[in-house]
Amino acid sequence: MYSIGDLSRRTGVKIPTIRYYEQMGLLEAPERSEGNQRRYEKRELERLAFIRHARDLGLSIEAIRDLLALSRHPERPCGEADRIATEHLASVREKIARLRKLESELERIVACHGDHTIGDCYVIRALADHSMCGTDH
Amino acid sequence: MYSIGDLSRRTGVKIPTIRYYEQMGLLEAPERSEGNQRRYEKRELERLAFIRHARDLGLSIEAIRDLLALSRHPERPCGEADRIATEHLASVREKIARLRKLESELERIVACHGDHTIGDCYVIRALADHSMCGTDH
DNA sequence: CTCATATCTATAGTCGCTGGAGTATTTAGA
DNA sequence: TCTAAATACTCCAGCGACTATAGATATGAG
Repeated sequence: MYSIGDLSRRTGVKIPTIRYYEQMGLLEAPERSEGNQRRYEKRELERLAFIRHARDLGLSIEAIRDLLALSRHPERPCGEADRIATEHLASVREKIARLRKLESELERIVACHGDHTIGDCYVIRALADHSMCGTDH
Repeated sequence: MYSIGDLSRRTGVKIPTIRYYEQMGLLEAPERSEGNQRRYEKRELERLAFIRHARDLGLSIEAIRDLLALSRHPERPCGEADRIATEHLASVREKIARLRKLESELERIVACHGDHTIGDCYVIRALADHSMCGTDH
């Protein structure tokens, strides 16, 4: 039996976050001690580790809920789980692409090295005038 | 003179967002019509375009407030503006690095192509078992 | 038994918007 | 000039994924 603090230490998920996951339906309401404190089994520790890992990968609470529901039916085909992960991969790739554009624009903006005044600062001018941009964000 | 709707159309910033920026102190409270509607000058249109651009680049409201404050003192040295942009560039680069790790892990996870059951699905197993990861997130 | 530590619930705050309700104003056409 | 449509007003609630606080209660070691 683990207390909520044990779970927190073992998974690196903060205590209020564990309670939040319970509220969101990712973790089932666990048994309670005489004095109403949460008491978890190993199964729930593993489940929380799963959630943690999926969150680290950036999956939404919603997506994780779906994956957890799927994992309760090991006999079904896994196309759906594959779809969730594949879609997420696509969105990660999109984010990377967008951030790369920002990176290159910021690089150009930052090329001015601060040894003059605001009046002719490239950072300020570039932000004021969108037409100075190379890309099409 | 522009109405709030004109500003919105010309900058692509939604009307409630413009009011929000005013509340957050990025835009000054503009003049009002007889009937209490906001009426903007060209200056404010330009200022909103600046804000929009900076937000597109991912700068926080806080950072933008600082840049706007700086731009009101064109005689000062611009080291501070440079610092804000440079710091932001660093954080964009960090995000890209993190996302690339996720990308490669998701690629490995997704390699299973959905033609079997949940019980032996690599997506589900990989999420449950962190030790299957190559990287150290 | 005492006391420090841990946990409980409920609620509010974070960021950057976004949307709705209900009311008032502006503007274009008949 | 009148009316109807479009626009704008304020205020407040909600999003996602937590995080933090307050004030009360429970647990475990000495």
